[in-house]
Amino acid sequence: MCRRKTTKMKRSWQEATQDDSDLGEEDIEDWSSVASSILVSPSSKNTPQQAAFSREHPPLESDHSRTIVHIDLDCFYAQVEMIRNPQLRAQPLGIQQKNIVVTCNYVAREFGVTKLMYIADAKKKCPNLVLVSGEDLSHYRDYSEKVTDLLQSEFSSLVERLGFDENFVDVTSLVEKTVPGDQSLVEVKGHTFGPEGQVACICGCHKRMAIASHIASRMRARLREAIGITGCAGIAWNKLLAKLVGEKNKPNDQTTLLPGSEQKLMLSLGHARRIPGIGHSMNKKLESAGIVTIADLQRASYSDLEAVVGSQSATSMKNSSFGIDNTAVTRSGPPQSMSDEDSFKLCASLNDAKERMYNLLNSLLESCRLLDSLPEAEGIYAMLMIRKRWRTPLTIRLTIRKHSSAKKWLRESRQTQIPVSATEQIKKGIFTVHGPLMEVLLVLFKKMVDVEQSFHLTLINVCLTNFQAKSTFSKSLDKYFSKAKNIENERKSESEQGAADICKKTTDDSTNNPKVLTNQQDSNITQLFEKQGRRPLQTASKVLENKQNKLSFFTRKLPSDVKTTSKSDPHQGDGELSQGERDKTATLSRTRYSVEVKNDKPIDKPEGDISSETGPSFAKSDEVEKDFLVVTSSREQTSEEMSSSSHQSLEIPGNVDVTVFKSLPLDMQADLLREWKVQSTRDMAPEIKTSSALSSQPSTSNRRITDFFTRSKETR
DNA sequence: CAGGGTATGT
DNA sequence: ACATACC
Ligand SMILES: Nc1ccn([C@H]2C[C@H](O)[C@@H](COP(=O)(O)OP(=O)(O)OP(=O)(O)O)O2)c(=O)n1
Ligand SMILES: [Mn+2]
Ligand SMILES: [Mn+2]
Repeated sequence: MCRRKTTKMKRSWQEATQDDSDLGEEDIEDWSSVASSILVSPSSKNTPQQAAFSREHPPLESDHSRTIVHIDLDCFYAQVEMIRNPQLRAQPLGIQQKNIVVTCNYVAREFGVTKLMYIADAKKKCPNLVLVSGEDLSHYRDYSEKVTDLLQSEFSSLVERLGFDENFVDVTSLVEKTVPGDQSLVEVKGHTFGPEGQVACICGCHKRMAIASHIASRMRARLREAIGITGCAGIAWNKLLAKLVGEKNKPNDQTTLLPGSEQKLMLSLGHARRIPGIGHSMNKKLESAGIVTIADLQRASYSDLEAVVGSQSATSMKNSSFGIDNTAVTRSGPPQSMSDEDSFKLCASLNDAKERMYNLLNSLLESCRLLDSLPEAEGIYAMLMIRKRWRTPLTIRLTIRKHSSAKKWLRESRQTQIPVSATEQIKKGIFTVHGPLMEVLLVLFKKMVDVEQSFHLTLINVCLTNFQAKSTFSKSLDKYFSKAKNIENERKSESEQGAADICKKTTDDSTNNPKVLTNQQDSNITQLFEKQGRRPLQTASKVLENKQNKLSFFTRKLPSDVKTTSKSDPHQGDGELSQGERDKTATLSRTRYSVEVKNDKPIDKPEGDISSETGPSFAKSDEVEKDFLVVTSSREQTSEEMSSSSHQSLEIPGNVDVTVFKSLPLDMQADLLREWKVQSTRDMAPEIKTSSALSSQPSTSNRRITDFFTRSKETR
């Protein structure tokens, strides 16, 4: 089995970089003609159609019915650092993680610095390279989510994230709404890939691609003006081609694939390894079958391929090699796990390991990703604190890497349920559960490491996962929400619910739809936040970070409206905004929690399409505000509220902003109060221990906040 | 020399 | 629990 003595982890990205570097151009001309003749010749044994529809009658043409835009941000980590410190823009900048330049700006690339290069090599290439530490990903994560949220709220709800800097956007319906009924030509905006005088495909795809190119242009303009970030777009009729074609013009540019040029695009890549989905392991298998290039893949017989990689992989790879990809853009939804890790030369004592685990755990619990403890998050609105309790992890995993005498750098992991006591605390917004979690981490640790013997660790990772997606709290608010009909549940059913179950699930009953929840109201409300609102807490916390006092949120109808949230208006003003204006635009335009309120007037207002028009939406926001949840909150008092539940009137939990609360409709206030009263009698914890890190060390708690105000930029 | 995340499949 | 994939 181990004919690969290459240890899998870091070896694989080294090889990946090497793979990247030895990309040679194939003898494209030969094969493009061959391939296109194959395409129209269903008799050939190796056509993609045979693979795709296994031996059935293939369609002779590709499926151009969808329209996909792929966005890839420019030198992402470096760009974020340049936004945070514009001085860096003029200098060659590398982002450092330990001994690696993980990415660098385009100034540095002029010097020959590349992604995933060793520091020493990079400094050789560019002695004046400025290095900024990128080991803390918080800022990158924040910007990443801003980008996804903008795309989702202003262009299409169907957005799929890939890593931190890429998004697939299915704009099919947006394009459809835009296609002019007449026969007017639409010029492609930006670059095209493929010859202009292409054979016309009768399905109208060319026009759709052209319209999408204008949408992509608007996307990039909005990203720049609202967030200040640049990136590349690829426009095509599937994800594979959109991603690949976007790389043809970098940075800060866009490329549209013309129908009929997919063969040329695929063959231009050369190595099969360049196809997304063919990683190191698959590539080795292909090589063992003599398949190296994409042309090899195209001409390989399906049965040979299947023998080596199995039928599923064989089919998808065959298809990919011809640029065929039927996979849907699937909404990413909120994260399913969150982890923190650190690597080091040596960790050989239990105390050292304990301390490192504590720090990782502390980061997870305190950092922005569990925004309950974020003072700025409190002001959002009272209902949001319901949402936050809905996402509490039920599982904790510890991963380590041992430096064993053999050259194996393999990771081992153990996971266990989070103690229900801790889960209960977290649900209440109390995150000082370091003690119990440290205990389980220690148990997990000892399952992997014999602490009586000497050991040598080089990495520790702590991961919280298996988020509970159910409310245990929202009963009294149910009536304020109407049913969220028709929100398709795209996520798989939860196989394990964990011990903290309140609602039993009846998964196997009525529906084929893998609903997680049985309680209908819980389900409805959960869906509102889980499926529709993306990371509303993050977003909202930004609003307040930026010292926006007022926070309004819209009500809107749910199902139909959400599908496509933007009008298409190919001509919108461009123009640079200051950073302050950006913040305003970015944050306000994203106040769009898709909540339908039953008992009120705001929903009755003709609301039109909020998300697409930023200007008008401000006006609407203001209109709505006195009718509904608009909050003016003072941002000073906050910091200790979640640890010391004092300071507020006792009926209100410490993590609820009083001002926000008071802005709620009176009946809603009353319901909440009743519910809290019930809760507090039963679970007012005797010790709400104030963690020193939380209350007396503002610098370590909520590092996002402190970073924001005191942008100390230490490169360590 | 040897990041720091995520998601999904087996 | 580990492998493989993506960034
Ligand atoms: N093995 C990897 C690959 C990527 N990244 C991070 C750093 C990058 O900044 C970010 C995005 O990856 P890209 O491959 O898109 O690279 P960049 O965005 O940095 O550069 P480019 O302008 O070429 O897209 O993900 C990482 O940490 N480790
Ligand atoms: Mn990328
Ligand atoms: Mn990128």
